[in-house]
Amino acid sequence: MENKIIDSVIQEMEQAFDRTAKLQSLVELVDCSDTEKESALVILEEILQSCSATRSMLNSGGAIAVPQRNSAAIEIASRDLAALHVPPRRDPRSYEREEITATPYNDGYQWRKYGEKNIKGCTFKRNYYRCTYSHDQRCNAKKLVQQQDSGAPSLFLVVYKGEHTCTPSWSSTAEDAQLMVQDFPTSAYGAVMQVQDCDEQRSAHGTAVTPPVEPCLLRFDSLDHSKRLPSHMNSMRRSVVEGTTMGISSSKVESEADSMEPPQPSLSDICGIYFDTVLDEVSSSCSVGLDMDFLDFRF
DNA sequence: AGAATTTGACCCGT
DNA sequence: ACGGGTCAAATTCT
Repeated sequence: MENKIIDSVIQEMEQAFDRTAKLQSLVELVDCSDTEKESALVILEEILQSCSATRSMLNSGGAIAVPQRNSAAIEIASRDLAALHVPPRRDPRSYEREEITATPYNDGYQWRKYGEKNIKGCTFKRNYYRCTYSHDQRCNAKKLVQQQDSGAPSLFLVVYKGEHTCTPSWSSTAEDAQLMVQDFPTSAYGAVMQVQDCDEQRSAHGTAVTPPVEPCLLRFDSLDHSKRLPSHMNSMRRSVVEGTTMGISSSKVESEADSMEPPQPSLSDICGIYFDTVLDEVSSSCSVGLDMDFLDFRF
């Protein structure tokens, strides 16, 4: 049982490694400044090193470190850990995780800033946030955001402390979700796209995951954005909703910008998208920011 | 007017 | 004493 799980993890790591290598070759072709390209390649190199290290540890039967992330992937990882009889970390006060992201504000929760500090040796101030519902629902989740000194586009270290005990945002109303999404600044990598429900195809998709997966129709607001999608699709974590069908065909992807045909993501590329906001009650369409965080690809 | 942010002061651990 | 985290009054925003 354990070997089977470890084999699956190794397989996932191999895929992550391959996809990162592909992304690395794509980055080299992207038309951007040398500084930006160098920063991206440094990060990609670090990811590849992490993949290699993890693979080596798994192959040698070493300790398994599963990063805690706010996504369905965590649920999958948590289940696997449970199968390995590893006691989960349950004290909300001791919960802590870090991540580097270009979009530190778009994590699906609402935060209230309560302080900022100049940190010795850092160019940028460190900002402190607590959950908006820290008082109403006695939620003790906090996070701090620290913009990194180097790197273009801007990267932020985000440290989460304490788990949310409040009602998560993806169980809020569709109107709330739409407003929230519109308030977020678009990622430096991101695009703004139109997302529409495809009610008639909803019955086609299978396994439910949390947050709920909803079939959708992607429509790009510019050709430039649509061009960037396929490569990002290749790099996203498809295993998040493995076995789930989005009920969407690539023929429905269309450009509104001009008559040129955008590159068409394949159906397999589309599979794996999930939403952490509820779109059930969106009558026609809503604009969303596309977060290109490599491991947490989400809307 | 209430909510959210800003910012100097305070507290605590090292 | 210093650095980092939090508090709370003042200020700004909606």
